Amino acid sequence: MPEGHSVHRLARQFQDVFGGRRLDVSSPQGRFAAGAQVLTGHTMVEAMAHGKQLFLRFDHELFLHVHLGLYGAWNFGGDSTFTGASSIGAPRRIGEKESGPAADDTGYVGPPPPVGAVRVRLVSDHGWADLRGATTCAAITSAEAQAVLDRLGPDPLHNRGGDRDEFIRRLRRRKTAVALLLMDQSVLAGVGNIYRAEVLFRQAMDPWTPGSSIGVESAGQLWDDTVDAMSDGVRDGRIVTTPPTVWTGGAAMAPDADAHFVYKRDGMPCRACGTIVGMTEIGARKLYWCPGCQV
DNA sequence: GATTAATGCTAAA
DNA sequence: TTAGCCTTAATCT
Repeated sequence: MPEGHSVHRLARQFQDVFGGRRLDVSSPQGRFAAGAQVLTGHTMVEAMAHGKQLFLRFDHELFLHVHLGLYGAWNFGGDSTFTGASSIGAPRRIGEKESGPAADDTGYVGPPPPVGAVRVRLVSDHGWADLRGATTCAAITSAEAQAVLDRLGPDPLHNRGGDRDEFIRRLRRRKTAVALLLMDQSVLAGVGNIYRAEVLFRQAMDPWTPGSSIGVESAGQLWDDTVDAMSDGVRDGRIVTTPPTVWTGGAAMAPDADAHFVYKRDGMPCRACGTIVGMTEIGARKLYWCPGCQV
């Protein structure tokens, strides 16, 4: 469910509610029992994200490494101290999903009985977090965490010095179609199927353009627009790639139906040129694009 | 009530 | 190239 923006929001959420707190770690489902035992009782020092990877660093320098995959999600709950600590603007969404059972201000005595396959449960004095459906969930060393980071490209949501140039290098190094390169986490980390389609449209770029034939300037603009689009996603907790001018009825927030230019709009006329939006499978994922604008 | 598709990726075949 | 993870919402009978 999530692209990079959701994972960055999660990292902020974890930092806010669990930063500096001692956690009880368990695995109600059982598959993470060994990892839970290694982490439980320790203090979560820092939460961080790179692309779609989430790392929680504990005070003995072990990390909880989580990748949500296609349908993993975290649910949070707790007392008013806990939920009030979040700095993420409303509406709070976790893994693009409303955050579980609401906090019960008055009667909070602890987390509810786990529902379904809860791989990990984190519990502090004031709240809890449940993980289900994740692809990756492991307790790892800092060396192992570094190894995960080493195979990832630059993250547009960090956009550190040198990241832009590094992306340009990695993109132009290969002859693969740009539509595939944008989904390759070793080229850049955090973009998924929605941002891939939407940014290519916004840049009027043919999805089948080989990376090697993209100019330095175009590649740089592709990075800049990805930074913009994903930063909006972190702010909104939602992927909206269209400007207010295309939102029906002059709405203050984008109606879901108007949030994208091409994603899941196959068979409908392009918002810009009227050409019917196309869809095809590439790399086992659906690619949406406008044959009129993206040439 | 059953089936499918989904903002992803790994590992087995 | 395909199965698998094992959730959820939307779409189907």
